[in-house]
Amino acid sequence: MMQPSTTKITIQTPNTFRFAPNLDYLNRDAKECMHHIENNQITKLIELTGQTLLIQISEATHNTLSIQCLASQTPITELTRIELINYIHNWFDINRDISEFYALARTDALLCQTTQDHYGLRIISIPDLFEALCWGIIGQQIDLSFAYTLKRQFVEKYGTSTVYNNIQYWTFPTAEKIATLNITELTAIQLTKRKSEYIIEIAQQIQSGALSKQHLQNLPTIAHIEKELTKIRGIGPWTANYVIMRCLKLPNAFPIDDIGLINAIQHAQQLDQKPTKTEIQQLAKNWSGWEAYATFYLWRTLY
DNA sequence: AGCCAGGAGATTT
DNA sequence: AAATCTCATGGC
Repeated sequence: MMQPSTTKITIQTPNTFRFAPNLDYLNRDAKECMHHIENNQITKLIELTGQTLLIQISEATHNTLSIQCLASQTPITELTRIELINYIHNWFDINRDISEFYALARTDALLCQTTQDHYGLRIISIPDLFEALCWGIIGQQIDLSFAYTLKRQFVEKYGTSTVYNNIQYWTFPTAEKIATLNITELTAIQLTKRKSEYIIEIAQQIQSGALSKQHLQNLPTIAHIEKELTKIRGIGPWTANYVIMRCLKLPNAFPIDDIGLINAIQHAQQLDQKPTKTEIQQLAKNWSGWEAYATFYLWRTLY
């Protein structure tokens, strides 16, 4: 019997990167359907250069990640190999020098502890713009648990999957597919009428080329990107900044209205009431340029 | 049962 | 034009 062909790739990580806290982050919710974690290995189905790849990521040595392609029918091309390395670097934000963030966190009352507790954590990105936007919209106004349920229903109805060793792996539904749906098809999986409208409209804009990651990335400042995104129905300041943080990866994105951020600050400072926006802006002065990282690390205090 | 959550759209200032 | 209401919806 033929062995499935595999390709193994090794990636070096900097000293300010650790595999464990990133693994913990990805493992934070059992209902997550976009990857699978078992035995300290992350397995995920991704699309790259037209190929569907099932990749498995583990820590080889202290500063080395090992990436394996499972179950590929044919050996991956050199181009795909390069794209895969890029994908991993981008996904885990490996190339970013976060020493400046750690330096400011050392003297920051809110960040000091969590940056120690989760030392080596990076903002894990959502590379696909459509996925990031959908996840933002799905997550509006509801608790995380229900948001994961909705995402799973959406993915399992409209995504594609591959089964490997009796585990089913999913890719996120494409804009192309969702652009053709009726609202009733999405309200059927418990999305609200409004959210269904937003998601279909966004899928259509992505499919037509009116909205793309490339276009947003070419805009000169975060303010321009935010303005462009909030023109779109369903995207307000919170969603725009969430997407700028998770997909476009600007470290100064700041979803300041985020209830998780508000709760994390309230809890850390033992406040009787939730901090106001002005109070959060005051605290965030010390995070200048690193608001997204500060937010991401503060979210980790909630678990 | 009533509160909560981002955003749109309307209304008021 | 900016601040303030109201609406829709499901989970807890």
